[in-house]
Amino acid sequence: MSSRNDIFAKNFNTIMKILNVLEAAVKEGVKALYHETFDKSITLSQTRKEFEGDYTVVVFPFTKIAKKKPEQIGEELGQYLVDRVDELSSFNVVKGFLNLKFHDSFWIDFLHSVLKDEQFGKFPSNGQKVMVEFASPNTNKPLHLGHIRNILLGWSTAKILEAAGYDVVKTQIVNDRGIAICKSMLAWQQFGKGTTPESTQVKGDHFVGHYYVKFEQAFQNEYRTWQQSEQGKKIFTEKKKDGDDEVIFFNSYKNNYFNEYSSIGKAAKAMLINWEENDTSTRNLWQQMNQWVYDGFETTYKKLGVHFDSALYESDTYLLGKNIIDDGIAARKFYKKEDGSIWIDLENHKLDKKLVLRSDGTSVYITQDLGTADMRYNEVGFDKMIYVVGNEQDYHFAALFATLKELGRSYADGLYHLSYGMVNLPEGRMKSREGTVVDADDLIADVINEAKKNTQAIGSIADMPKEEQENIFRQIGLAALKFFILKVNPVKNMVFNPKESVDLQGQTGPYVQYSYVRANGVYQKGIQEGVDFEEALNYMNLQSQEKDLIAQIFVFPSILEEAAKSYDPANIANYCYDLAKLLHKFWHDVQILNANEKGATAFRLLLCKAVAQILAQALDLLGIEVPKRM
RNA sequence: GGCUCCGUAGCUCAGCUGGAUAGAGCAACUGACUUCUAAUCAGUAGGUCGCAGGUUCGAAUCCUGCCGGAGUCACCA
Repeated sequence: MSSRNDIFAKNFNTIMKILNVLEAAVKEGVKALYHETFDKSITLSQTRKEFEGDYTVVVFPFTKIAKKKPEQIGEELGQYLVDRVDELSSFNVVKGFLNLKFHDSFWIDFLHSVLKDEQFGKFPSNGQKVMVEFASPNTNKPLHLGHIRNILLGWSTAKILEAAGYDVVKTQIVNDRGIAICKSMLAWQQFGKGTTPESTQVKGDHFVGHYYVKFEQAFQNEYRTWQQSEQGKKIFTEKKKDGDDEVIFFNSYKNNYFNEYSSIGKAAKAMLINWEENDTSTRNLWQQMNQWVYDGFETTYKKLGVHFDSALYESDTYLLGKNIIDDGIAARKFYKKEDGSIWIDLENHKLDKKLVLRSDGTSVYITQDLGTADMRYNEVGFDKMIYVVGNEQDYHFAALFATLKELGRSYADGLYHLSYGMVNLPEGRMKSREGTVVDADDLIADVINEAKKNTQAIGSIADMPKEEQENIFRQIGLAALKFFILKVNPVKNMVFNPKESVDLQGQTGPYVQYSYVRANGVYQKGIQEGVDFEEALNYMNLQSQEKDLIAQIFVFPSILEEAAKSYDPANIANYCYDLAKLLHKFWHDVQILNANEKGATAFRLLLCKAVAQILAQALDLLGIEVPKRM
């Protein structure tokens, strides 16, 4: 197969570099025609579909140099380019826009070079290592919709960077310690009656989350009772601010109550202290409950089709960073207040003063992150490190990076916070207290179910074995969910409409998958029917639908490059949709197997093969699988 | 209140390193299946690109101010 394509293929690199060649030629042309160098970059964009041509040069910027009207410059420059660049067949000028057209053979050659290269679009290794941290859950609750956005973004970004030539390490840091997990532990001790996920048939993370909720309920009951007690009433009259009614006051006083009066709170804190002092039974219980949670998370990650290369646990890292504090003081970057707390002044980074160590000498969040960054750099030696964390921590990461820079860490410039916006529901924000949090496992089950319902209604795969059908339902449902989330630019808050997320029509994952299924299906059928692909050689006259597809394939590497540069999977998602749309249009407009000449059939089948190849590859960058049928 | 981010069609989103008449999808309406799978295609309708200035031959895109929304401003993580 590949050997026969050799006949077509020109040097691949020459083809991909045509835009650079054009740019250089434009500059050369301006200099030759108008005797002056144009030193800014050239605007070279795909010609809008309502005009004739493939690529467009905007000539307005040359008017100063040429001292001529844009139209005339366009004519002169167009002629210059067509005379000198072999690939160009013609040009036309509309106002200040010079539209250039390539020979069909250029596009045909390009297509064949893509067919030769299964890895088309991927960049060769650049020798750089990048670490992507994502997911990073707490172990007291199951995963929810917010985590899903995080996980999908992290996974896709990692895939994109890999395709862009980086050596990628996918990692997470698990918040496995602290007061939260102690709450779950305590509630399980008090109310759990020795039950386990196995004995109750409840997924481990949900099982543990259930006891976290139990704790909160018990705490609230205790708090309410206390509010009516003598002591509670006394505190209210003593401490309320003007205008506070009881509800407002006690809402804001909750943390104080937890820390100072609550007996259940006291018990949880005692448990935390026991944990820190390595008390055996506390540690055992902690280990047991965390293990339940990890088993549960693992199941969810598997369902989402993601995995990690490494993980860190906060129980191992929460004491890190203290050595950095000493370094920082020695380097006079940190300073000590009278109370013993340590600070850094980041005002020259347009930030504030930031505490890096408590007065009692214990760590805060940033202390640990400083230490973890150092440790990772020393162990892994990354060139870049991407933290996928929600935008509520923008300030934290700005401060973290600025601090590392102040400390002269060579790797500080390679750190990047991939910040993403909140996921809201049509009714507004998810609130655990109002029970509106969308559970990850439920959501996954829902989308798969919806895909199943729809697919069965269509009946297109009813003849397949049950197991294969189930797999396809899964592929389709997850495609809907993943595409729905990843098509949105990460910086934006997004509205997650559960109903729309399972849509299978329009701008969706399944739409793109369907495009793949069609392209791949007809190509396979062509093989079965023994189509002679050699005939494609005789096909010379490209239809516009064909050229549009080829031109869209042509831009794939630059889209990938842009997605990697901006850490934005939405670029890829939108690309997939555009390509899929062109395929559907092509499918509708032209005949493939029934074309009136053999050359057209062969050529179009090869085109379908290439499109399927690119779609599969691009979808894979989003973590979306392609079904064989649907 | 300070700082950061967001504001494009009824809804969800593209477009933002300045370039042609601002694009998709959903929802509504109309049309296309004896066909290589209609999870599709074609069409109608829907816009003061939050507002006001500025820079420019040219601004949704860059700058300034304002308005609206979100986040953050803990010796929490």
